[in-house]
Amino acid sequence: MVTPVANTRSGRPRDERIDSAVRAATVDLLNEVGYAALTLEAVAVRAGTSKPALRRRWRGRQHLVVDALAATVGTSPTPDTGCTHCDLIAGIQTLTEAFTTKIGRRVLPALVADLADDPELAETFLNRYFHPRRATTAEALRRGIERGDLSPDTDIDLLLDMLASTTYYRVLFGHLPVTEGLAKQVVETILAGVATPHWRNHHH
Amino acid sequence: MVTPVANTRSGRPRDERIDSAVRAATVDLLNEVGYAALTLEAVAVRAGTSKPALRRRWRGRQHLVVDALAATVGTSPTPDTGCTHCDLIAGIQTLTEAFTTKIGRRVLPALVADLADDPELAETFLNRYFHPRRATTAEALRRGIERGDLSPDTDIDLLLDMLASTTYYRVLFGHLPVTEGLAKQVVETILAGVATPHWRNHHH
Amino acid sequence: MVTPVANTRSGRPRDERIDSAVRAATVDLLNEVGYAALTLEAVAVRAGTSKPALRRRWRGRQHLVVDALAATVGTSPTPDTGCTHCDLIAGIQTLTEAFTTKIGRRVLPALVADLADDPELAETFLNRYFHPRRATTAEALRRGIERGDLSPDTDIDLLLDMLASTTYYRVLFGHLPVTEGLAKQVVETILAGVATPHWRNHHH
Amino acid sequence: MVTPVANTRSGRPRDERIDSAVRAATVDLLNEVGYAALTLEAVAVRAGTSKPALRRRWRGRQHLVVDALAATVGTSPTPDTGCTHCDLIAGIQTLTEAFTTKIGRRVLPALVADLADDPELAETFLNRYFHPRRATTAEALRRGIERGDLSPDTDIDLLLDMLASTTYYRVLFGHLPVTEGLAKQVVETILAGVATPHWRNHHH
DNA sequence: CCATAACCGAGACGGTACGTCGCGTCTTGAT
DNA sequence: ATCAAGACGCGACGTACCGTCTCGGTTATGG
Repeated sequence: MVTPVANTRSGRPRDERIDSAVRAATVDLLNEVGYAALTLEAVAVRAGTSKPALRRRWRGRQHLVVDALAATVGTSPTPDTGCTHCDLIAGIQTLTEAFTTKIGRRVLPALVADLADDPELAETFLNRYFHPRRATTAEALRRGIERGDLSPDTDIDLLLDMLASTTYYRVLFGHLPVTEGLAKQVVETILAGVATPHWRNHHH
Repeated sequence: MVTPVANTRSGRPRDERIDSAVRAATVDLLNEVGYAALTLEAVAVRAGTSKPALRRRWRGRQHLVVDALAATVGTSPTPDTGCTHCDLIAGIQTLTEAFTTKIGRRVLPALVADLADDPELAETFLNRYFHPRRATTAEALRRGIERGDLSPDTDIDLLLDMLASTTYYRVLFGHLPVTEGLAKQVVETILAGVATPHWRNHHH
Repeated sequence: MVTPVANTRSGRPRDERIDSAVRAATVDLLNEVGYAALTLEAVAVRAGTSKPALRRRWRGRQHLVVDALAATVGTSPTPDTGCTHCDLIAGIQTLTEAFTTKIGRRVLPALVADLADDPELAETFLNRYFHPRRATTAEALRRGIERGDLSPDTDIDLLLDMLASTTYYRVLFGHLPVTEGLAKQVVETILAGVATPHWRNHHH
Repeated sequence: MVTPVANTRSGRPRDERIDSAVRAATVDLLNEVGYAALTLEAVAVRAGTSKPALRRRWRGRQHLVVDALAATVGTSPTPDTGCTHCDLIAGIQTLTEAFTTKIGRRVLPALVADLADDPELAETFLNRYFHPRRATTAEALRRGIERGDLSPDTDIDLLLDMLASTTYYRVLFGHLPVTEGLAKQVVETILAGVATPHWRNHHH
């Protein structure tokens, strides 16, 4: 759980309708005003409750947002079709789609930036979002190796990073758009490489 | 210039010693307390001036930080040694080094996250930081193409993103460290690709 | 109470040590810098608290000063010795003495001037300062009437004003000093009048 | 003159239309927003000029107000009809009338309060407003003495203060209205006194 | 008669203080 | 005994205003 205070046992039980109302209010407000302008006060008012009720459940704005998004947005696993590059493209494609929503484009970067200041939040975030998605793509890579499509000494972690990072990079800096074909381009470049036979002969 | 108001003509000229004192104070405080805890008030006090003096020069915290960093940190261009992959590795290496400082690791992610909320800030940032560095690496790629090391139909923009993004990705999520050899790994993966000859024959 | 918001019922109770610390700081600063230069910010710093804490308790500088002075300075009642003019002189004398302090001479005039801009403040001031003092002098006048010293159709309100106003007038305009004998002169003039028997015969 | 800088001799002469425009703007704004909310900036804008133009002519807000009022409001002298108490009543009456205007009721008290902080301003004010009016009433008192209406050992200064101060007192504290008959009441009280023959025999 | 020098009007600046927003905490009453 | 909620203490923000400095333009005087 994310609740800072352990719900020990006795006494008045927590009103769970508040939990869901707050999560809904948080997502609503994120869509309306963004992350930087999200105030706990506004969330409490929108959810029809009070600030301390929020604070008892979440340590702060970041934790609330992580929890609210996790309960709302889902993760799409990388498929297993027998075609290595198709699976990878499909897996990265879902990342691209996640960045078409306002929350993806504007909230996620800010949230991620906050991870650096709070290791506990970072751990929560990684376990809830990052690693699940990453694990399914890692499976696809391992299948590719077994299938003989990918080199057996492939550094899977490195590849996972290279596959996903470009999309994120473009969203963050905004210097180039995240096009529909980007996933395909990235996957094929990583698989095929860009060097000419001339270079390959000279250096490998 | 970053000054929000153009210094048209008449009136009292701006005291430029304040500009430099504030920039220095900003960098100092970024190193001490980080970006999230950076206060305009504290910067003003540290610089021996006042809040309105800052506000006249910079639109907000973000703009001040961009300007202060630009005036302090420099950009290391990608070298030109005649060896394509050596140059690329060296170019990416400087990015890795930039993330070894506290400012690189903790300030830059937060700053970049703020770009999404302010297009004007994003433009300033890109023109001051991003594009200059990127341009020198783009040159290295073009030389590689001319030299016959890289495929002539290489998508340069895509490659530039793929080269730099992995480092940034690891810094942001912190799931894996940014090692010294990362630049080399990334460059060689992109050049050589990870697919086996078996895959290449089947699909290309 | 002077507190703008009624302390209805629930919620965190107010820290009363802040109240007294602020009042003490206010009186100190009034003695040091006067009324015009009295800053809420400086009061907060001196009292070791913050501006919003002050603002929750008092609507503004004026209200704070009224409250701080009322809690510090006391009112000396007009005595009852059986001698009408002696009592009146003694009563007015305390007013003279109040104007020997720096707060009396420099703070009160400015404070009183502010009453015109804020009816609520004026009411508070009158109830706390003005009327209590005035009531005791009114008693002395009524005793003088009963005793047969003063004309039974005396306009008490008018006399109260005439007794006190001269001292105030001299303090305000500073054209003449407030001497020790002033109270006696005023009282005796009002009692005896300045007209000659010649005038009295002609007009009354 | 009120001009802080002596208009020595050569150079560009001062634009006197600005003087009168500023004075008019000052009076206008005093009527609109009062004294406390009067800002030099607003005056400058209203007068179609700039702040330094004002500052060159007047040392501050107070001096500007004193000058603007002096150039606008006039002083009505105490008449000389041969009737002592009639003249005195008429003289005080003009004071009453002065306090029926908004400027009289709201601006004058605040302005007078500022006199305590600036001796030079106080002198200017006394010479322009206070003493001229006072002198004409003093003449009336001297005529009353010569005429045999007033006691020859009358303290003229004391009487002048007692005559005028009550009106001012009521305006300042607002505890009682300044009625039309107030002047008459004050004058007759001072002339006749309020003591009974019983008291007079016992103590004088 | 013109050049010079002084002064004027105006804009922008540096800084103090204000009033406000939001966070995180504490205390009371109700469940 | 624990929860929900209101109020509080405080850090920081963004703004208004003051008093000052500098600039370009205008005007009287001296050569």
